[in-house]
Amino acid sequence: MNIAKRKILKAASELFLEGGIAALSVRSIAKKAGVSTIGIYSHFQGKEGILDELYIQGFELVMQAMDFERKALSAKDIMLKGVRGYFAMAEAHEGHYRLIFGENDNRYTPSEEAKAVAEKAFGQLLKVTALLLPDNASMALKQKNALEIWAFVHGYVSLKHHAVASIFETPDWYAMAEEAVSVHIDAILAKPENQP
Amino acid sequence: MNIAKRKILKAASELFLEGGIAALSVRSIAKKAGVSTIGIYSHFQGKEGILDELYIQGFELVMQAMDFERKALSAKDIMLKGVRGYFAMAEAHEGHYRLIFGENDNRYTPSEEAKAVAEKAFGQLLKVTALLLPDNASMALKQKNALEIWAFVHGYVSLKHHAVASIFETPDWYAMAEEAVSVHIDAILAKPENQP
DNA sequence: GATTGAACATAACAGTGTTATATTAAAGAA
DNA sequence: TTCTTTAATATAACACTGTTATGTTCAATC
Repeated sequence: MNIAKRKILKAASELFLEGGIAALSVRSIAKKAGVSTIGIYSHFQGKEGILDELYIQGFELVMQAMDFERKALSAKDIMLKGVRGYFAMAEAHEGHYRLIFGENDNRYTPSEEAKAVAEKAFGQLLKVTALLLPDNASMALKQKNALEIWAFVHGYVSLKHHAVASIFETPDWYAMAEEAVSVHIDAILAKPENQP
Repeated sequence: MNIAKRKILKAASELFLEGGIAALSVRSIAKKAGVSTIGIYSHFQGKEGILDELYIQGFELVMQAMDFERKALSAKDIMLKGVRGYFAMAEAHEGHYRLIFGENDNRYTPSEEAKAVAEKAFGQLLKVTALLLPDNASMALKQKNALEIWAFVHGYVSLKHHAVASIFETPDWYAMAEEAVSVHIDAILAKPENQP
């Protein structure tokens, strides 16, 4: 990666961290990087390319948050630790979270490369979910259960960003969310179809 | 409401239904309504006012979807019917759904009036959730459980809009979602804290 | 009828992502 | 090393965005 490309990406990442996607105009990125706007087109094929890089960063942050030492933990505890990591990431990197879940601009469509990273992240969740299921569980069953967990945790993050979140006086949104997910994991473990 | 205001709102609604928020520029709305752009500022205080009207429409659609005859249904069945209505609405009115959950433009912030309608919709969900709980359940317990259901169902809708949704070969996303929610409702009903 | 405020048309403003044009720099071939 | 081709670059222009400014017309009130 050449110097200008690196400078552009660094400038974009910094602006994004400070001000989210609203701070990311091609002129402000170019200015901060000390180059002209054309660099964004030659190196990144336009603003979409910048957004793709940030999207990929976002899912990499998701994967990192769920990457930890698993020894001596039960399957449920591994999942819950992953869920906690996911919530921590969502809170610490709100701009990235909003970008990867399309809470910014529905005109942005991730590239195939960016989508592949999203799928990889889901693959990680799938592996953790498989720990909850019998060894001979089908791929469809694993996917179904992984999606279930993801829908639940993402739902909590998304609603926290919502206008109605202010109705809740809850001291700790994510503790509440974790407890609900924990109950659901128990329900998954108790399902007849999920027995060895 | 005067004629121009009505024409503008009608034009905006039609454009929105066809092309989502991307179709809603003040010039295209004004042109379709047969007025100049200034009407959007005098009648709606700008584009935000149009978005507020559509946001309010969106939550009204949510409330309608969950409004049905409840006689002869158990508390769980009432909730599941509401969940089905919610999914049907989310599918039939994707533009509205994306708008009310911020999947469009994070520069749009709902007005106090629009937020009040969102809160009203949550109040409806709260009433249905209360049916699952003992009569003496506290407001906090009701809110917690209502949020749980909402997080789950919204999570499924949101992930259906996501790039990773294409991984799933599932014939019926929402049937799968409903089943997961049903399991969770059972888990809620089984909780010691939720017993009469 | 005169005054005031609202509604309205149009132009201009400041911003957006992108493309066009010309120039310079870098890489590859002879 | 020199020449040719390609890539990178600066700048201006384009078409679009939401909004404000300016002036005119309309409607309501006195």
